Amino acid sequence: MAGVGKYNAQEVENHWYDYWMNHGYFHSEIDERTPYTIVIPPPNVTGVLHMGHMLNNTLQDVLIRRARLKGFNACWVPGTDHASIATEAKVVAKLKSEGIEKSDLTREEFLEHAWEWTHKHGGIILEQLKKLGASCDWQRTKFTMDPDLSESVIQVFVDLYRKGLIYRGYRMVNWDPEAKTTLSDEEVIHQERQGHLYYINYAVADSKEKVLIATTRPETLLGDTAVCIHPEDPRYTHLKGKEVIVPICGRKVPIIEDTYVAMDFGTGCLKVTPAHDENDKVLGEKHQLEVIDIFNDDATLNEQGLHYKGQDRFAVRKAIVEELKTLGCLEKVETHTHKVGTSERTGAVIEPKLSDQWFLKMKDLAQPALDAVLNKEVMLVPEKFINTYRHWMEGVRDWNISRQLWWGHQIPAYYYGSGREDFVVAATLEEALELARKRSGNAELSHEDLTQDADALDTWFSSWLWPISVFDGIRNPDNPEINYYYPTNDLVTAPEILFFWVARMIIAGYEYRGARPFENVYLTGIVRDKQRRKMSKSLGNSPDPLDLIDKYGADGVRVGMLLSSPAGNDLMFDEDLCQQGSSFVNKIWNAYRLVSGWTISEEIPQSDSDRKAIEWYAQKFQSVLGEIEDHFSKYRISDALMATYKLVWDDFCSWFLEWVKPEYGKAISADTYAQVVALFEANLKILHPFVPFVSEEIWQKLSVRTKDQALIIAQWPEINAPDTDLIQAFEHTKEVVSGIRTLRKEKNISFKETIDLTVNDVANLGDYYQSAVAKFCNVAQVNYADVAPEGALSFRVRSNEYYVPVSGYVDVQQERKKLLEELAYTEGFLKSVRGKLSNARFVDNAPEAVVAAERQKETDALAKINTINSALESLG
RNA sequence: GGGUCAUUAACUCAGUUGGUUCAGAGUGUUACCUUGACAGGGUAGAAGUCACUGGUUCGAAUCCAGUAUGACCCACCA
Repeated sequence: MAGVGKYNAQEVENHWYDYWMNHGYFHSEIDERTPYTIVIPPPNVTGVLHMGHMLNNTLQDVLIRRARLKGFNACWVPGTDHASIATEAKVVAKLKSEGIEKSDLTREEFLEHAWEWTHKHGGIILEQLKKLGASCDWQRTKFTMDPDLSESVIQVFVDLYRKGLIYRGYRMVNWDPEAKTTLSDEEVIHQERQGHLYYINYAVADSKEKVLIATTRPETLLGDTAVCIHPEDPRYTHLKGKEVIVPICGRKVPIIEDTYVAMDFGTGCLKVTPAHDENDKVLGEKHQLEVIDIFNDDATLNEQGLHYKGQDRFAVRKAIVEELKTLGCLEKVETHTHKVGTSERTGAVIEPKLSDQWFLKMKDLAQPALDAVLNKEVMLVPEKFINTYRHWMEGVRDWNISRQLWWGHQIPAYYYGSGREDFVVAATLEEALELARKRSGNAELSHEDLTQDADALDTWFSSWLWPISVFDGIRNPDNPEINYYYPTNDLVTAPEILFFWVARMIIAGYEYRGARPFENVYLTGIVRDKQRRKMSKSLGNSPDPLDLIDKYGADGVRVGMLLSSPAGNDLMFDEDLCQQGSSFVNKIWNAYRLVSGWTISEEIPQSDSDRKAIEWYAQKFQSVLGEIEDHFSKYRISDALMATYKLVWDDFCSWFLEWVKPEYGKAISADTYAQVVALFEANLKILHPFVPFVSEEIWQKLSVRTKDQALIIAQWPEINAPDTDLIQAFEHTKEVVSGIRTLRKEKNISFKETIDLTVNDVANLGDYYQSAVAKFCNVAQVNYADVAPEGALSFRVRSNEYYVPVSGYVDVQQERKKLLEELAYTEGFLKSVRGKLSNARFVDNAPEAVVAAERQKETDALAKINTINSALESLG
């Protein structure tokens, strides 16, 4: 056997990826075919591939390759996201390590560093995706800060502003003191923390009385501007209208009354700090309280912090508690668990802060996007996410879209005066100037008089346009590409960004295209380790995907990822799965090695046995193909893979190839060979989405192909209804084979010893699969007999009795025992069936088919009892 | 505090509208086989009180109620 050696994944994978790239198979242009489009969830431009990406992109590649084979014009648009806050944080850290502070730089200087960083690290992740086999249309690679995409973002901002949906407001926002920027509500993670509830006495002005207040944040008392009680709280009636003295700063503040206060929590008396708490702010507005901000942007205290000025909030908390103790104001301290908001990006504890920010009104925009999901115009897979989605959309709040960052799209608002409203919003400076002149009535205004808003837009304000902007559908809403590729078909992403991204894309889709951005959203789970911990860099429990690919091959890793990834459920990743994947690849490869080693002869006519094997496998293939289609239609990708896996491993390799395999040293009929190869090729087609490399390799080795005949662009097998009778008949044969194998094993009859087989009913085994029995079990002859031959081993398949007359192996006692056991079981079964059938309520209520099935069982059981009795008799 | 989902073999999961001999798969495991594709192989086997308790039904892993455990999402009680 010449030539074909062990499989070398690395070599094969590099070779075929280059080949696919060089021949442009991944590239899509508009043509007469129906498009099938996926836009990649753009990873952070400077990110590196992690297991989540791996899962995500493997799924997308499976879908896109399958679509390509099914004759769609498959287009998978890759790209990256500028990831405003994440990237800026990395650049700031990098500069810091070089001794440069961001505050020392101008915006332009900083952006230069950021671009340099982006060019250096950007796109690494896309190169990594290529190792995985991702068949993205790389010519279409986009970046959210490409000039055209940036223009689209600005255009949308201006448009929404003019529609009155974007506004500037002085609001309580989530402040990340580490990144020194605001965050949207979605970027705040609430974590349960063990804290304390401090009970502090405030002195009542002009009296000896004290009032006890409970708080988790004693340091904010420096910003207190009132104390609030419930108007109907009998404990505090005498305090109405009085004032109290805030400890340490000695500020005299009013006691106000509001039903907002819960009488049953703490002491029923609340300190009000309008600058540092959302609810207090509401109270402050209602009661016209003074607002005293005590923090700097980095959450150290400002001059309002008195002698604590310049110190960090948490240090101050400790110090203030000590001071209160010294002053005798601290009554007691209780432990208290409560939820603390932290930054999704930096982990810093969020500080509620009042400031001027830009907001997008969401309520009206969200309505069509909510309807679309509820009426399944956009399908969420799995459907359980529909509820989550609805809940969020119904309660959606205005979106804070401004960030105090430099890396990103700068807000196109221009200030021309000192008033709060002295600004205009425009896509270009020229346009802004014109508008500013008009608004101010000052025709003398020049460029120098305009100052652009310093803030950048939230990253998601650009990615929510992604499915549209990658086809330039914002700037040129009528261009052929957007009309052809949009709406896209499937989106594959993580549920974590359902609100951040998916919901907002749907909103943008209806607002800017009047149509859904995609038909289906496949939400993957989180990749976890064996201990169910989320895989993360910080835990160090995440294998490097590229190491895995080195070790198991990309095909092996793809199979490993897909073997256990039901939509929306977490994936318990175990490296053994990749091992299983690579074993599968090896199995496919060895099937090829076998076939390639055969000597082909034109002289040999096709045997009856070969013909039957081919007939059977063709039908079996059809039957499994149908299952695979069904699984894909329900996005059950693991199941589709497992069906393919079993078809190839068990049916194709273990049954079919063993069946047609010529005896050692003999040649195979040329006709048979050609048909075996054709069936092998059909297998390769359905394998290709899962294991693109090994399938292409074998495909190209089975015969010489031109570039138009590559597997990647082959035609998916035609789907026909299988002949189920034929498949059933062979299932019966398999059981007979299995029965004989068991007998051989029990009686220790060597496979080399030829045996005969006697059947009591021709109908089921028939002569059709005699050849299979002969081939698999070394059976020389099959005979038919109505009654059991004397002194034979026996077994039963369904209602048939099979006998193997082998002298010297039959232990009469043991045979009898076995038969009696089987008889007892069958009689017991018959009894239970008859029990059901004699139950009038069952016969009356159960569907006809079910009753008929029971009657059939009864008949079968009776027949079986007869054959067993006959066998017992023959034993004597 | 509100909500969603899960709980089936040692592990990871199927089990479609309740109905084939009171549950299947892959992996793992056990025994045996294996110098002609593959030990990353083959054959055969063992392994489950379908979380628990009730209920509906002729019949429940499947439907209903409750309990327990776990996961996730949302939420401004100091």
